[in-house]
Amino acid sequence: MVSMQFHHKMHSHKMEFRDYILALEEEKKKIQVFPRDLPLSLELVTQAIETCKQQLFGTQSECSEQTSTDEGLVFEEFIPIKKRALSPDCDENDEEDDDDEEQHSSHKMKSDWLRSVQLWNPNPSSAKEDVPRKTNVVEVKRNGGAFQPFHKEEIAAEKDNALESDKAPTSSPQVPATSSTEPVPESGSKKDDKGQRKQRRCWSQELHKRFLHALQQLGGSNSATPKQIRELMKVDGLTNDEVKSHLQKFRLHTRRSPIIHNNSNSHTAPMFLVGNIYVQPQEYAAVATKTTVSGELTTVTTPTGIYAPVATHPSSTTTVIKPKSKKFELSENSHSVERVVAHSNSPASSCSTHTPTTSRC
DNA sequence: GATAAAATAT
DNA sequence: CATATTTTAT
Repeated sequence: MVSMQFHHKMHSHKMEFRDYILALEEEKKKIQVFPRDLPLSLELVTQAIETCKQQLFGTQSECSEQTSTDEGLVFEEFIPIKKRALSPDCDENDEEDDDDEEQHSSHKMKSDWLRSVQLWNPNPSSAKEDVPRKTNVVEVKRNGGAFQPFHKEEIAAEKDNALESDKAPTSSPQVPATSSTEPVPESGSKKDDKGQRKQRRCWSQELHKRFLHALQQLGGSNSATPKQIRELMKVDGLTNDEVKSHLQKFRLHTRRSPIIHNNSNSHTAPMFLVGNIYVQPQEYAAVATKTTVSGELTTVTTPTGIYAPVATHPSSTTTVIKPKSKKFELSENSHSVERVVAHSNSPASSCSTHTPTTSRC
């Protein structure tokens, strides 16, 4: 359906489309300067352009267009990794599920009790696990608005094109859960829940995608700040802290895995194996000059903006500073009892319905 | 039981 | 805002 509309729209605004394409190409040029930092954007724009062109000129196989840079695959350095095995699961919120064949076994069980709680996850379809429903193509995204026109079109384009091709067809409803609003789940229930630990926010792919997008617009994860990111994401209900936390994780994660886009082919720059990670010569040099001191990890930033964690050499493992063993000092401190508060497993009652906090991500 | 992810605390 | 720590879910 959407595609139809989309199509229709196109015809009626051919001119605008041309302009759009031009604009996109401009964008692409800019983005291409930082392929490493904006892989996703690049991908997005490229796809959009392609789609637009197809729309404009009918199905023309113009693969020619692709001005280079494909290596875009790298994006999402961190989502994809988690393979299905673990099954991230957090779909609800925007109920990703899209992930193609995801679902499977993972769901089922959880869905049961989960379903009831699911205030968010309006999408009934997901509920039924009939896998068959691929329906991946073009899902109507009922986002609560807050979307920019261009954006929408881009995404639409993506879907149409089935961009990802192979691996993650990521289709599906993106709905960033705008409405969701996890805090204070029910109006009905007592609001006095006070203090309740916040319901975990699940960073669905869509959400993360937005996050990345924002990041890109802000010039990388190191320069972006939570607030800015949040604003750019335009996802309502999303808090600064959440973004902050996610950003933190993201940074951590990215520095740890500098993307191994080893095209099998030993590029031009062979990597060194330092400690237990690979680093490029330049980076290594940088490290050397930096003369690390701590006995732990030293991160160096490379010219490209990528971080590489470097473990100080074992050889000179000088101070073996014990990591934080602060956990328990000697029992000297009698007052350290702290919040040992019994876990209150008290529930002798057979019903094991733990986690009163219906959460789950 | 280990670990990743999110929440919360500095 | 950045990091560190703690809690929670897998």
